Amino acid sequence: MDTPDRPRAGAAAAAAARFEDSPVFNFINNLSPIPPPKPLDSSHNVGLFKSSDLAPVSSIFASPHVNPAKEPKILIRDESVQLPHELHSPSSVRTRIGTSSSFRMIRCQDIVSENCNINCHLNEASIDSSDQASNSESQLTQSIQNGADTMESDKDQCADGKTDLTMSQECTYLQGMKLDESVPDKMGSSHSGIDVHDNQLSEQNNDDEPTACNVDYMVTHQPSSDMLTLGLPFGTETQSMDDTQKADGSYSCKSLLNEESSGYYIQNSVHEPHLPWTGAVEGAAVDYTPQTLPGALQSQLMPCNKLNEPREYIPTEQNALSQHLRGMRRRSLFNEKAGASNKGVEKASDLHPVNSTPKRKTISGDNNSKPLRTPPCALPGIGLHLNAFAAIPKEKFVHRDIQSTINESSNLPCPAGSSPQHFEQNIINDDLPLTTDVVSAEPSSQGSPKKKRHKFDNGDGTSCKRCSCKKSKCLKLYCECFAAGVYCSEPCTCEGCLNNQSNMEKVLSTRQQIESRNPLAFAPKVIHTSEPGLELGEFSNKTPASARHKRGCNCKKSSCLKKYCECFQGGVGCSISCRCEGCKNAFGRREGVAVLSIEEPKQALEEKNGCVKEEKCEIDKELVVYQATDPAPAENVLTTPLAVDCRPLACLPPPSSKKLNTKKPRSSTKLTGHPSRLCNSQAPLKTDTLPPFANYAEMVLSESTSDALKGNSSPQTSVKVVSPNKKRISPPRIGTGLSPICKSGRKLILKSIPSFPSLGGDAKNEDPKAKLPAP
DNA sequence: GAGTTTGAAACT
DNA sequence: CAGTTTCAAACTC
Repeated sequence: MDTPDRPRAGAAAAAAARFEDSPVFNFINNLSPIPPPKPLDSSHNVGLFKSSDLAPVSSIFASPHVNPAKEPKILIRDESVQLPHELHSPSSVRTRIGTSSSFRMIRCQDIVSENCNINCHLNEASIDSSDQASNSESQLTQSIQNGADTMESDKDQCADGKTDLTMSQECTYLQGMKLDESVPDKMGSSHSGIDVHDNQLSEQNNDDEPTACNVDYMVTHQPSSDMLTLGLPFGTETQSMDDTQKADGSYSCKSLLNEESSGYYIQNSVHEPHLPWTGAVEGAAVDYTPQTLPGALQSQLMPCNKLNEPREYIPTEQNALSQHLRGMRRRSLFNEKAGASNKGVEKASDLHPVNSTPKRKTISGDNNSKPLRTPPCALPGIGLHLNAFAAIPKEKFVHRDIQSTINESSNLPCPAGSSPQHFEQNIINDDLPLTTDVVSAEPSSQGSPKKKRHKFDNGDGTSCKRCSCKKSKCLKLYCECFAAGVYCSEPCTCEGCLNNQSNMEKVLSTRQQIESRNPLAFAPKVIHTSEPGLELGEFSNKTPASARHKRGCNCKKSSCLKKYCECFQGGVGCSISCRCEGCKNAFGRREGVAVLSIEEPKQALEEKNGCVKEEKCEIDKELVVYQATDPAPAENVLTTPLAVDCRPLACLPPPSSKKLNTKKPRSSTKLTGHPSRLCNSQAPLKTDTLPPFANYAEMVLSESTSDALKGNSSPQTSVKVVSPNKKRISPPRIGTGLSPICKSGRKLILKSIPSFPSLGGDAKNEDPKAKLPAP
């Protein structure tokens, strides 16, 4: 427990024997039980996260760092488990999945307490689920073996899927252990084998310190190993099981990773576009809780549907489970972002009292508790409902809360509007995590509606208030309520309001009208990075961080440093899609703009204080030069990898958003042409804005993980940009600066959000229906 | 709390 | 599609 992690030796007999015999094993054993040193060198991660802010993160990843390089070794594995040197790394937990000889190395990061918990849970779970586990294992093993057979031929393709499976299995298992014991059956069933192994391993490797699992390892190792070992996707029930597990596992992993190295996990998924699941899973991860959102929310969430889709594959029970897990994960995610709000999580995380990065805390603690409701919103006061909603996976909402609510009161014709009251009520009652802020306020609000209005208080005091429309009658996007798909309520100070149930038809029709005009009108303006799932999606590759922006801001005077700026408000960096001038968005500037506007020293100062800037591209450097005022520049770049948002730009303008492009011209005068735009570097990290950090960190991690994964396939890993995924990154411009930042930027992208296309598509296609079904 | 600023939304 | 107007939030005093 206390001691740092050590690799557990345990193993399937043969593999174990080999392993023990192996010099590596000896080496590992020789290694002190000492808690794994935080890897300084840690390849990817470390490089990325040097910034002080990141420090914690780096610490988290430290152990992993070493591992990544080694990961490839792990890959080797399946049947014969090869233990990477890395194993010696403090905590490595081996789990064998399925009877098949495949072993997995799971390294949980070091938090001792957590590890301890994990172990205990594992044991318990194994016990409880042993029966089921045996069955599940057999299935799994079969599937795995089958997969292995087939997969080996198609390693590349399958790799993703495999990794996911393995990851998911393990992760789920772990999560189940940590998060829910309540679900032991399922968990155990799927993972029971693992548990046993763990136990065995632990026994065998007494030397090993209490198992601390380095998530990083898990991610890195698993991918490779998994790829080899795990079977493929789909097809049989077993597959479904696997899938579900994958999904779950992925989530769980994320949660784990999120805290520490979520990035890795994500990346894996990303790397493996093959698996739709990954994306879905992550997206699910985003979900705070299974609780449902009102129709309006759904409408907004619609974009996320794709993410959810994967779940459908999963059996209902499993889905429920997965959802449950997801909820937990998400919580963790949010916690990270939410930071302060996350306290609840931390509590849960008692296991890791301190440092161990809160992330884990979230993982362990999340369990059913809704604690994490804190919205992903990085910025307080952001009117994120929409965003938050978007983050939430529809399925959860729909399936559980919404559907139930619908059944009860079939008022929810429309997403936003259908039955606004329902909508609100649902939110409140349901305790949606996302809406969390909103919701949190709301519960009380039920008592006093006005409070509801303050939905979005992030605690910072900045809160989104209800509308005070006078001329729009609350039937235009000007109206926050309407835009959010909510009926106006008491708190509102609007005049001539038509956004109420009595005018439902009108509301709906108006909504449709607006949507017809702009399918993304009701889509979240900014997708929170918190949504991992989206990132995972295939789109992730394509969607740069900028994709998060529905349209992108057009700020001119606010320099994207005020809430006037959608991007800033949403806690995201400006992207190519933005047409802002003099962008100084702390969350990530739009480089090109920066050059143009060299502006105010004050802002620069602000940036200095709050933001870490990094500029990937040379262009950026140039910009920096221009902005002599900004202190941040190059230094920051070097020092703080996190900050970076590279928005490659790729940017993918939202598919549907014609307008986006249209507006550019206006601002374009300045920068158009400037290549720099492509690269959005700088993700300044405001100390205040922790959420972003979490996001960024995660992002970074994810990338690093991806790299690691890549590395797995090919041993070296460390930092390279080139990953298959990288295609997304590809933007040549960045090229010069492949600096870690760029990587991080990708990461951001990944995490950040589902590509708009999905949103747009969903929104267009589904939203209308979902939202406005009733009409 | 009133007034100003701001940028998105809506309109032409 | 581009430009202008309208609008309500954000901000300042």
